[in-house]
Amino acid sequence: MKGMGRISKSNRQKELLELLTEDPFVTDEELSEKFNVSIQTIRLDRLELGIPELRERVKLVAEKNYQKVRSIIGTEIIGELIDLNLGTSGISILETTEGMAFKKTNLVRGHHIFSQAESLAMSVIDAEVALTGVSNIKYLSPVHAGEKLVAKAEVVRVRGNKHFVHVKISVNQNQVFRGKFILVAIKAR
Amino acid sequence: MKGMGRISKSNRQKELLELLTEDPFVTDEELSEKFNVSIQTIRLDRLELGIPELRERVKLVAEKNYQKVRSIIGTEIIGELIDLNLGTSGISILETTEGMAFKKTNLVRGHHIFSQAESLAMSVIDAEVALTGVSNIKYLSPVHAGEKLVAKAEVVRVRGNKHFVHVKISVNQNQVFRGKFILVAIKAR
DNA sequence: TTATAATTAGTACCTGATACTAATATTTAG
DNA sequence: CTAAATATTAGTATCAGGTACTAATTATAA
Repeated sequence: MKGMGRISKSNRQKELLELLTEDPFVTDEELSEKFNVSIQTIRLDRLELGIPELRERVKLVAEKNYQKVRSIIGTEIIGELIDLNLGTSGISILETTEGMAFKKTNLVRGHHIFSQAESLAMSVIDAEVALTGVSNIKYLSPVHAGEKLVAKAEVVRVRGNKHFVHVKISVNQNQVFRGKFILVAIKAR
Repeated sequence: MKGMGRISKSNRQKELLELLTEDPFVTDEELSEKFNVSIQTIRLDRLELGIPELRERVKLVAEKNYQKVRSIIGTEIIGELIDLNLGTSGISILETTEGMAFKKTNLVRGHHIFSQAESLAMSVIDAEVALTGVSNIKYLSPVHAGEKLVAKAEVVRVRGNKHFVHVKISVNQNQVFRGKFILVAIKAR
């Protein structure tokens, strides 16, 4: 026995999987040092576990999140805008994913629903930039990851630079959210 | 002239920079084909522009977004929890960044503020998973990117599985947000 | 003790590079 | 037009972090 302090193959592979799931940026060499085995062993482990090489892992992380981040904070609207009548109404669709939900219950976290509503409300009003002034919202029933949220917004009143917008979100015709937004236009178009 | 349809060096470099900013996943070889120049020319361009190699670029994207996504949707709380009295009160801090704001006005988008408030509210109540039932919120004044949001939450009433939590967020002692949350505990701890 | 499983060693090869030298085009100035 | 300067290309050696494969060695269990 060359390297001391070894653990069994199965345990090593289990830990390996965990470790790489948590931090995919580790080379085989670093892993071999961590587990006190040769690089070849690590490579056999990866082969058996179907874990791709470092570069592939990094690329996967990059590609996956490249999309995600762009759709969460990069774009100005959350959800896909499928209909828009500026100053009047609009409809957007948001496909919920597991990433938006609590791992334990699979229920979509409220702020994602809120974000869709808020960004749709801002899209429909005819101003370059708006800021949510006041909003009164109600989550009517929980949303499960995977469900498709259909948001409908309607401008109900405009007073000066204040825009009153109602947004209703539903899953299969069942309303899950409603909100009243008062948006203040900062700069008119 | 070997390859036809060339553009000037400066234009090529300008386009190169744009292209790689938009899509960092392009190899030198693909770039050389796109611009109709040799690989060496592309490498000289990157050198002059200080653009790292493909793998480095991919890694940067991966690392940056790894953090970001984890802090936006991966973690259960948005903002840093600095004080917590389970069932009673809590304080969290969120350092706002440019990424959270509208590019044009530098004003932080409402849902980030909401997210901090909501997640803090959920943290303070003594239940494993909670879902926002109803919330009445008010944005009192706009927040600029870079400002530090201090959120204070207080549980004001508990009735069965319903928890009433008030959250106030301020920047330098100036209140910018207040919200009343009614959280419904799904499973008790 | 011997068969079997696990580990290690070693070689050839791959991609997408860096770093460097040298040659060849192309452009510009005089 | 021609020389000097600039831009581009070619080619070589080297690197990291691997794959794919063969063979040998070491542990473990029957």
